[in-house]
Amino acid sequence: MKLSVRGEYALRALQVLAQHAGDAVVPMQTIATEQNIPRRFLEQILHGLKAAGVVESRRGITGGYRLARPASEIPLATIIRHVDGALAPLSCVSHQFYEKCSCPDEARCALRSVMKEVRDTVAAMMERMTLADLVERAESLRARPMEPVDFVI
Amino acid sequence: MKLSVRGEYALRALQVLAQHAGDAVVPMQTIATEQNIPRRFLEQILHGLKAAGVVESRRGITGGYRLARPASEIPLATIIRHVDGALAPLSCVSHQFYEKCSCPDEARCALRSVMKEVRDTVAAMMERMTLADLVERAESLRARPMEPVDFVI
DNA sequence: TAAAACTACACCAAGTCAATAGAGATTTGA
DNA sequence: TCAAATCTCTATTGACTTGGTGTAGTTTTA
Repeated sequence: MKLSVRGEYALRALQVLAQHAGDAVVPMQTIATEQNIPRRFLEQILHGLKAAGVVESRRGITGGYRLARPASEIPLATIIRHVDGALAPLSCVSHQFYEKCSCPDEARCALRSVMKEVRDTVAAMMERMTLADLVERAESLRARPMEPVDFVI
Repeated sequence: MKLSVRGEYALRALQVLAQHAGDAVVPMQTIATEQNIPRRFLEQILHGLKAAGVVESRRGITGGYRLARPASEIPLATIIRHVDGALAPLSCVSHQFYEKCSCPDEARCALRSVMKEVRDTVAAMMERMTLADLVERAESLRARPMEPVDFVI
């Protein structure tokens, strides 16, 4: 049920791009440093996201990456699907990555029925949440004072 | 975000045991045949579930497996955690399999905050749903007539 | 024209996954 | 007692995935 490191890096990198929404482009090195992601690995990931149409790039010394659309129009679901594939716990309940499973009658498979609910719930959450929400949340977390528990010795 | 085949087999196998709740034990071969699971692979899985205290076994020619507790007291979460590990998309939001992640300040990590909500939602669903519910659902699906869409040529 | 950035593709080590193998230990019925 | 059917335990295997490097470019601008 886990996100891969690749998926996590992708989300973190895109959060950075969303935060620098004003700038023309953000150089890859900036993202790598800010999020502590191996530069060459990040390269691969961003390259993939460009092929997927999520980001745009500019080459040369003033080059870098930026979001291809406003952050508010890029749901986390889109990113995860491009990098890690299905959101569903079983591929037989996935919409975008459906694969027939081994049970004789999908329509009457209890496990499938349960996992479909899980998929629908997770997918709804991930579709609703966009990169803009991620930035907004980062800001409100930054503003918020330390949790009381953190003051305990 | 996927369940492994191992996890799927475990859930299917335990559903069978829950369905045969009256019987003393169910031989492994019966489960393997009923759910089309490779016998030797199932062996490993059930062995693990026994070590985890989920099932009990009996050896010899009249041997087999049965649930160690009533089906209504075995949530799907327990099984998945034993077989596949964390339910959380990031290990830094896992309760049972927590691992520190690379970000500098967990308390203010936006991604972590979002993924924590996903984890809590999924965990709640999986905790609430037990093997007894799975059996019940299987019965209601068996009773239900074909979906209208299935009649379309 | 050199530096800094992106592009493209190949490669690799380590680990995981799904499954199989083999040699037992138990239990019961004949 | 013995044979058959079952669980027990540990190893191993082959394919694939994951996370990450390497090398050799191309593009752009100071």
